[in-house]
Amino acid sequence: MENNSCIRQQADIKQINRCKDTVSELSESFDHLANGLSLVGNSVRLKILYLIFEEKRLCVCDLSDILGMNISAISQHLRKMKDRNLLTTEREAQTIFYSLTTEYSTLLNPFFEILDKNKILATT
Amino acid sequence: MENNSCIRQQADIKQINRCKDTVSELSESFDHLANGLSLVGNSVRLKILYLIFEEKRLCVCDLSDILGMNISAISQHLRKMKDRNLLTTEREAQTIFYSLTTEYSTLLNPFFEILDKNKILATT
DNA sequence: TTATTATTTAAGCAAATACTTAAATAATAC
DNA sequence: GTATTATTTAAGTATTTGCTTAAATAATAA
Repeated sequence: MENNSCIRQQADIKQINRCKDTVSELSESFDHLANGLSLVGNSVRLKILYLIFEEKRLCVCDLSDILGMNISAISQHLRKMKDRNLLTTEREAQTIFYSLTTEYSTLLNPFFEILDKNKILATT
Repeated sequence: MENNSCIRQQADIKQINRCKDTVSELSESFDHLANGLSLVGNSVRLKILYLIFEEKRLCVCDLSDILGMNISAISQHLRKMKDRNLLTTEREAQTIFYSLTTEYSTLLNPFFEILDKNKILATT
């Protein structure tokens, strides 16, 4: 697994060890955060999140129509994001509406703002 | 490609069309942003970014040692992030140091802060 | 109860991603 | 010049991810 040459001659051993400690301390945090960000780092899911952010709530069917994609495909994306607590659902008869959880709404806001700015640029 | 049933009876056509417009207007923005976020949404790369953020600059060799991973694997991660302008390099003799670009340093700061907080919790 | 509408889930396949190995490039030391 | 150190790149493999199809669940309407 580990091989190759290196460990450079003038490596700062203190620094290396400090970094190793950080990595082992935060190991789970890194995994958890990366997993959350990987959900947002997909253009279909990013679109879904932004649309829900703008429209407050949407159902699978709406999103399927808007994005021109299979309902099943959208449903599977929504599931992943619900599992990771980016989205919540509320049922209204047969329709299930998805909306952003407040926590992720705040966290993702800087990115939505970037998109908002681009939107202004695109329309003018 | 598109099939299935749906388009719910009481769908808000205006809303659907407004959303379709947004998606087509921002299509490239979505792709670009999602691509950037997908880079951060990988635990190895997130670790690399956070370590470089903390230590200001690191070389492949250091990172390989810290993360217990193949130099080649790290190098390929660094390349991707350099290509997408998350990282810059400066050469010092045979060693190439990677550091964060200011733009992404700002953008990623909220996430680094989350990790910082967890670090305090982990050590106390 | 059966039919319809809205949605989810499971299985399979295809494309993308991450890591390994080995070879290539590049700067310094001898 | 050759040898060494630091790094990148290319090719192959294996795992993961996203989408398709088909079947399952769940609420409402007839």
